[in-house]
Amino acid sequence: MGRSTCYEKEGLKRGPWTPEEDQRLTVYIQQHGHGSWNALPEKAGLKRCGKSCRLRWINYLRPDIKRGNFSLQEEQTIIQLHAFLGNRWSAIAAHLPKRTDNEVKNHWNTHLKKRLIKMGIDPVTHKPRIDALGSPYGHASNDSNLSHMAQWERARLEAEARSARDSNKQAVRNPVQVNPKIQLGAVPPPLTPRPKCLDVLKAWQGVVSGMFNFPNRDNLESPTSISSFSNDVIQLPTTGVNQNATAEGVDCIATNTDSYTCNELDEIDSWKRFVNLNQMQEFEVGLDESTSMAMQGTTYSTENNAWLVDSYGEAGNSNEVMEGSSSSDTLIGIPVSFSSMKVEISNGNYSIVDNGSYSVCDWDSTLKFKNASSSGSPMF
DNA sequence: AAACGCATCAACCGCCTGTCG
DNA sequence: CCGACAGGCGGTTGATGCGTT
Repeated sequence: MGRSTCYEKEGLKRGPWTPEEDQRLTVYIQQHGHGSWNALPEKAGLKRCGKSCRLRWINYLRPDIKRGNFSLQEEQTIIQLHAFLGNRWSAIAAHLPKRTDNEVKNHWNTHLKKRLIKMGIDPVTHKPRIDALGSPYGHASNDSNLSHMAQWERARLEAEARSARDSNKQAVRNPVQVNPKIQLGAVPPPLTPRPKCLDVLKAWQGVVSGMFNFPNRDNLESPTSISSFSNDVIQLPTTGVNQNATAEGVDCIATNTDSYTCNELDEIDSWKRFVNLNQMQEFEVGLDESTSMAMQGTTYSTENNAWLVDSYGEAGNSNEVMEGSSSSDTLIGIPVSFSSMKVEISNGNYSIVDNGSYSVCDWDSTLKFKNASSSGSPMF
C-alpha cells in the first residue's frame, strides 16, 4: 500500500558497504563528481540507490572527514549549539569542521546526552533537572538558580577533569582513525562555510568568561540570564559581559531597559545582525555596497529583551570591520520588540519600526539563510 | 567458554522542502 | 498553481564488538 522507498527497489543492495563498492563510488565521484545522486549508481556500476550512495559518501568516504575522538572544544561547541538549536544536527555539524551531522548526532546520543543527564542537566532544555536529586553538585535548589552558562562551565570543568583522568585510557580505546581505506587525490566538494552566526557563540563565551572572572562568588550565583545585567546605558557592555566580546567582532551586548541613541553609523557596507540572547533569535539587516550612510540619531530601547548587535563586512571577517572603522563599532540601536518588528531599508538608511510586518526569523531559518549566503571564514 | 547486556555507529526510514516543468 | 522529483534532515534500527557474569 505505502510507497516504496528507494531502498526497497528490486535488485538493489542494502546493508553494509563492501570495500569494492566503496572503491567504485569513490573513483566515480573523483572522476565525475556526484552529479545527480539518483543517476549515479547506474553510472558507477553500483546496485545501490542514490540515497544510499549519497549517505555513504557524505558520512564515510568523503576525504575531508575527521574521524575519531571529539576534542573537548568540539564537545563544548556541540553542547552550546545544541542549547541554541536543539536537534538540528546538520546546523550543528556545519560549525564543526570535517564532522558530519550523523557523527555529531551519534556522539550526542551516546556520550554528551548521557553526560549531561549524569550531571543533573536536562539534555533537552539544558537546565537543571527537577528530579536530579542525585546531582553530583548536591543542591538542586541552588542549581535551579544557576544560569545555563554556569552549568556549562561546570560541565566543562568536569569534562576537563575527566579528560585528564582518562587520557591514557582513551588513547588506547579510541585511537584516531585516518580513513585508511581510500586513497583520494581529487579535490573534494567544499565544506559548508561556517556561518557567521557562530560569532554569537564567541560573544557568549565572552559572557561566560566574564561571569566567571568575578572575584566575588556571589556574582556567579546571582545572574540567571543576560537580562538581569546592569541597565547602565553608559557602561555598556554591562556587568557580567566580558569586554573582550567587542574584540571578537560583537558591537555590544545591551540589556533590559537600556536605551540610547545611535549618533552615527556611517561608511558601513556591512551587515548588522541583531541577536536576541534570551530568545535565541536573530535577524540581519544589510546595506548595499554602494551605500555609505546608515541610520543617525535614532533612539531605541530594549524593553524586555537583551539584544546583541553584531556587524561584519563583506569578507566575513568581523575583526576587519572592527579594526577598519571607528564608527562601525559604535553602539547601535536595540530593537523594541522582536515579535513584531519591521526593518525598513530606504535610501541608505535602515530603521526598525515597531508593530511592523517583518517577522524575525528563527534561528533555524537564519542558519539556512546564512548557509546559503555566507562566505564566512573560519573563526575557530 | 558461553551467555548476556550494553555501547557504538553505519545505514535505513520516512518526512519535509525546494526546484522544475 | 500543481504534481513529480531530488536532495536533505532527524529519528530509529540493527549489526557488531566489548566487557561482565
